[in-house]
Amino acid sequence: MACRYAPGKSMGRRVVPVIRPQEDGGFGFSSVKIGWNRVSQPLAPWARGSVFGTSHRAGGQTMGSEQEGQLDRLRHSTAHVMAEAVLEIFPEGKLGFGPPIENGFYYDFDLPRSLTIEDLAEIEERMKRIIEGDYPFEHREISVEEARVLFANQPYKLDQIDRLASGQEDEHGEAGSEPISTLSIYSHHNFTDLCRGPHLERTGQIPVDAFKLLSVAGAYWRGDEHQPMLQRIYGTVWETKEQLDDYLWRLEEAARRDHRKLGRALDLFSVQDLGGPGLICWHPKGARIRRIIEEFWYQEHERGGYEIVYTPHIGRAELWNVSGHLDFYRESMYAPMDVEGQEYFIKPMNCPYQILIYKSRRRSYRELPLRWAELGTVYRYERSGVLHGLLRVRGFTIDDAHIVCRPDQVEDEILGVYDFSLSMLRAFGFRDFAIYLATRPDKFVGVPERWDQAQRALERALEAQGLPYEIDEGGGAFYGPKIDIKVKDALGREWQTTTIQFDFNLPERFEMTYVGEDGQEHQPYMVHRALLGSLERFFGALIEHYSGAFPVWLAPVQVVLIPIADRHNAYAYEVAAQLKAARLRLEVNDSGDRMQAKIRDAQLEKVPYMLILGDREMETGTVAVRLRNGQDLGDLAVADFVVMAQSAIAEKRDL
RNA sequence: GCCACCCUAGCUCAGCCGGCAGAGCAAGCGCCUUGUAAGCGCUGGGGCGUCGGUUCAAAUCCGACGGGUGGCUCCA
Repeated sequence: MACRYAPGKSMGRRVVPVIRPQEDGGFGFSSVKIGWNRVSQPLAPWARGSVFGTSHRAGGQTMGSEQEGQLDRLRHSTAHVMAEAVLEIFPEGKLGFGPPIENGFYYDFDLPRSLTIEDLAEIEERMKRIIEGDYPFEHREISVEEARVLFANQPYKLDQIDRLASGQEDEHGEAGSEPISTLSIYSHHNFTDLCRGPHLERTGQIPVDAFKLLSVAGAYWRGDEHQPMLQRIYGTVWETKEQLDDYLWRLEEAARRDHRKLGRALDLFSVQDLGGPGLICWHPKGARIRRIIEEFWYQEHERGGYEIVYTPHIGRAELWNVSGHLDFYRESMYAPMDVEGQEYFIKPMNCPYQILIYKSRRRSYRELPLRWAELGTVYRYERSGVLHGLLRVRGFTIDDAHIVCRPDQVEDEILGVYDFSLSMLRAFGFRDFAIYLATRPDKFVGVPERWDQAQRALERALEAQGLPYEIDEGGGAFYGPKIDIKVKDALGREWQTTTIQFDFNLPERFEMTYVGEDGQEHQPYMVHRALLGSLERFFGALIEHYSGAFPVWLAPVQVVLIPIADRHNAYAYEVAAQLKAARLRLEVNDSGDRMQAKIRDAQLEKVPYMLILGDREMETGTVAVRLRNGQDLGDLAVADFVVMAQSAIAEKRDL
């Protein structure tokens, strides 16, 4: 009960800098927290509540396998031991919740002072002593009255007791119905907690060398920003030291892949103080990658039956009134600017303007479906605390498209978008996907019946394809339900990319119509979709997925020519000209460095191919090919190398 | 926005309990002309995020603001 799984999201934290959430790709309509969120088996300290948390919230032990249940028990028990250690130091400390989470656990406290990293070391020491004391965990059922007495000095526990006793919440943290009369408590040594359990039998079953406290962070009581902020200590614990080390290594690996770090190291992008937070500057090498993505994107969209459009970046207030943005989205929009006495807003979404194009003339049912795509840059005000690298920004480009169709076409269109999305994502090297159906949020427009109808349409589309998916309750956009697709990267983390959103709000607000076969006017259906999400976030995902070592077709520099001595420079330029003619992106390193240093530099820049040019190559007209994976392919004729590189590009291979 | 922490040369980072700033890498220059992850030397470069306090004296203490990091909340 008390220490049931966290109400909100919960995340592991780590010593090393890591990733985290970002704005969702969609039309911005975020909702899904990605970023660190990318849960999943392999890694995923960053496992969060939201969608993934469902199994947790659903009851704690429902993690599936027996082993996971056992790990949960271990983590939950370790959280209790930590709480005791904290109370030893702060006898007046107040307890919040302390659940197990993906890869670890946390416990929230209200303490007289802020914790420091140094405190963690002392808490760990005390935890070790409690573990070595091998105290038994004892379970008891007590009445609500007894509990109120027992936790008289624990206001948060009393709060929880009240909620349970009044039936506001059940012991699994779900909205309850039946008031509860008995409560479950667990004790060990000098610590007792209101808790559903289960726990280990004894503290001694916690491996002393396999746990670690990772960080301290603020967290609102019950995840409600109107409630007091508690101090949350994140920790991790495993069954063996090897598992702990492995986990810590994964955290470090994630830190090594951090797109912000790689973005600077590889000179891909930056965020400038003087310009403003959350606003991305794409450096030449990052921009090269972006252009490759964009060119591929345009090409695929044209093949996929889309027309390309462009729309303005700002629009009069009335446009956003009609669209409903000023009613539903204003807090996320930049303040208006006055132009000749008229208010203009920077666009937070592309859809209204696309609708204006639609409305520029009468439309016939024969024209539908219309599929209009645009790489539309939007700006949204995001609270400062949520900004993060490329993942959550204030200005970004959505690979947007809007499909206007007849009701009888909508399912096919959604299916089409779904397939299109997967093929697009696969092209960029993503193989595993997680699919979510996001339903009606608290704040929504339209009538519930239409929402239900739309959700059923999306469900049917999903089911027609036989794709496994999860429900993201309340995660829909204000104007309609949606399907979200997240890709899993090389570390198993999930990144929000595709969003396919049903919209029956805008067609109505803008009074969109088409003339049907019957000569009457009908209201069309509209689907918004973004496949990559936003170019910024997608780029961030790509960087981390590839750890900066992009496949040849995306690599900003595909080949570095390395003349061994000055006398080989001329030959290098000659080869460079040939490669350039073959449209390869290359650089000649004609600096005074030794070959070794040149190779090292190219390695650090993660350039796929290094061509070493010395006397031997010059004489035979060849190039010595070294791959960035360290492999030495020996001398190849220039033409052969070109064929090799071009095939890697054509097939979008790594090398 | 909230809690905590951080902000020293382009980058990574040292500068303990206050006394007028250092290293490595990078950069520029020079020597070497070199076969698969760093050849050697020299030189330039910051006044310690900004503003304001405390002090005889602050990069080192306090405060505000800005930016960042980890979470929380939010995310049409």
